[in-house]
Amino acid sequence: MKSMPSTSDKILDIAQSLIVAGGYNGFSYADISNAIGIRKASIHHHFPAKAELVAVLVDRYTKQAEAGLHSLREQAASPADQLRFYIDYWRSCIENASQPFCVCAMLASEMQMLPNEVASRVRTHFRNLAAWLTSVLQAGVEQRLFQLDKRPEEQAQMLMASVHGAMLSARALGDPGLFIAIVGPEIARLRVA
Amino acid sequence: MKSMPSTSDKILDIAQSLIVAGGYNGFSYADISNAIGIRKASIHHHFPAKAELVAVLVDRYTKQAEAGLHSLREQAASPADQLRFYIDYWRSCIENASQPFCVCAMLASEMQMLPNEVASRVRTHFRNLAAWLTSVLQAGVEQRLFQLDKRPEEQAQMLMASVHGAMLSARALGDPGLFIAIVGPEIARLRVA
DNA sequence: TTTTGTCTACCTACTAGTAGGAAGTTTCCA
DNA sequence: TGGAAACTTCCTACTAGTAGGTAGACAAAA
Repeated sequence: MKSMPSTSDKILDIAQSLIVAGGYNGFSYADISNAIGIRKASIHHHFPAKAELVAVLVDRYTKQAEAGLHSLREQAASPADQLRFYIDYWRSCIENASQPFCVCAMLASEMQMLPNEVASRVRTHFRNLAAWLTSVLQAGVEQRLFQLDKRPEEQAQMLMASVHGAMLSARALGDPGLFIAIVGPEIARLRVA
Repeated sequence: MKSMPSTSDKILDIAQSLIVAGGYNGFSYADISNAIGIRKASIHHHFPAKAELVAVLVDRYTKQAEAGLHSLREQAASPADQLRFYIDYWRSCIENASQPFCVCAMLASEMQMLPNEVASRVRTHFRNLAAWLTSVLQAGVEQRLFQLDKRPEEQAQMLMASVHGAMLSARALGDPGLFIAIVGPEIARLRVA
């Protein structure tokens, strides 16, 4: 019953993994062409320009993330579990190397030279993630599960930075376990003693 | 009395600011050529290959950072001040946009497709920085200025991640003030109440 | 006189992107 | 229901421009 992914989805999938590896300037239509066995011109049929391809890709990523985070809020029992599942998602992505970095974090580092249509979408993802973390922390405070030093918005920014910084350190030092070694204590500290 | 910087220093300076803006694949010899008014071939005279240029650049950066951090340890009164000066250095770099990102953090994000000679040097910088932070935290604990939840090495990794993640968020959201808003509370928390 | 730094001129490989056409599929209507 | 028009997807073949890099000439300095 599982339907074959469409060509444009395959293009986006490959492009995404190439961006995660090397950023916006780190991949070309030729790379995608080789990876999925289709001509460059055919990729241009689906996505006329590179900036457009990446803009669509980031839109898709943002929507998937929004959906995932939203369903986490519905399913996970407590705010503490929601946070745990969130970081556990990244822990496994990094440890099995399936997606060892966030696409938007990657693109954010190149912000200064990204086409506008891409840059604005990356900002949107950052705002969405910060908002989600804020709401989880807020709920945790209300349920007396968390005790925060700062306002939930600030604490959410601190947590988001920790997650992205931990991804970077894990990558820089080639040590996947470093991610959870950094983020784990950071969320543990939020809990009421 | 100030001596004019040599051509190769000018090349490295421009290359560094270009890498900070767009990473390893985000600049070319032609960009440097335009920026300092010298032909591409002349740049190849100083740095035969791009990988070599960037390797030298990272070596220089690492040495400058080592020297700066070392003199901070000598000059600053207490470990708390050392930490404060360190993050204040980055705060001003980001706020006046002179160097809104760490070269090695930038390159670390592209780790997977960096030439080996560059990747190994980026790892070295990360190890050096982690070691410096560890020693500062350690000294702070011994002087009863800091009270850490975790071992100094782990706390240092957490702090380094926070710094890099804060740079990324500041850049992604186009808000230079976000850097200190994230890192400030993080170091404040280390102090003994 | 050798070394250093710069130049012009060039190379090959690759970049994003285009033109035009060959199949197959869908739509629409007499 | 048949068939023409329209659309989709892919192709080959191409463009202009840029990538990193090289060869060799020239001038000034050591």
